[in-house]
Amino acid sequence: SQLLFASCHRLSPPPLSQGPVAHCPSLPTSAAEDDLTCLSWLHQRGDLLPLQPLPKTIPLPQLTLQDSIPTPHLPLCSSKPPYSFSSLIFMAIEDSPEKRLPVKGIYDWIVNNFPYYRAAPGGWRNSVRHNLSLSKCFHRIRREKGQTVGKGSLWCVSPEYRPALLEVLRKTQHCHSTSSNLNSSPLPPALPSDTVVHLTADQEELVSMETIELQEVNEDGEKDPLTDSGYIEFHYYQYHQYQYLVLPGETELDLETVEILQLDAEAQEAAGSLLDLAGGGH
DNA sequence: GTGAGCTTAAACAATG
DNA sequence: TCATTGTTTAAGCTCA
Repeated sequence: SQLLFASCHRLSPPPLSQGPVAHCPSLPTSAAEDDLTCLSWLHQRGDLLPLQPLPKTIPLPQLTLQDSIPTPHLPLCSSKPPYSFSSLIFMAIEDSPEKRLPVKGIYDWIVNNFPYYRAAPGGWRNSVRHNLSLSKCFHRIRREKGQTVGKGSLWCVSPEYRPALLEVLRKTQHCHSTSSNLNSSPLPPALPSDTVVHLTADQEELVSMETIELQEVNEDGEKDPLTDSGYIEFHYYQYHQYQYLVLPGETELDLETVEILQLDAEAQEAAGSLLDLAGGGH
């Protein structure tokens, strides 16, 4: 099962451009992110897809709120992803620069992005190949004669089936997020409603979602760079990655409100990205 | 109950 | 020869 936690830090403000904080994909900064083929939204959905391959070691998170926050249980082994093999293959291919991958590349992408398959028996690879062969959604491109690296063909998505694959993905995500709100949620557990957080930075700044790769804590117990920030880290842990909701300002916010803001931001990003992907004129 | 879709397993051929 | 890739068949499961 996926074990999650939430925590809240009282910190001092950092330059947001500094440190390991990734840019927010909901605020496109490049043409690539406007591309309808971009599936970067998946990375924002920390409950669905991690941003980076998993580290081999699992550092303990820093918890500075002294009470009410239970010691987290780390997800040493994640549950099976909600996606069908067709969806996994689709995401893998779409996530590649040239929108085509060899079978090995698809394996690698799945293993890197879904830790479940890292430890799963090898039968899933057979299923991947089975899907590639059987599904009309994918077709094979024979490598050019001059290409000697690797064997086998490159696989790509059949354009006519792309909308259907997107729809399946959208439905999967919707079902996943809906069920997540009801049970075995990948989102943070409820925090004490009477907990009040004092924010210290500019109130006028927009609430934003930030994604940050899990930071190692060294032997001296040094904290990650954000620890010295003045921002609230409201984050949860999924697939070895934290999702942060950064809330500058001096307003007092109860954590229930913070949680709602976080959920809303996630929902908007996911919905907006999917509409973009589907060409819905979002 | 039924069919579609999916997963899993297995066998086998082709290929590097 | 061996591992990987690709194809095909079959059985079982879930769900509408």
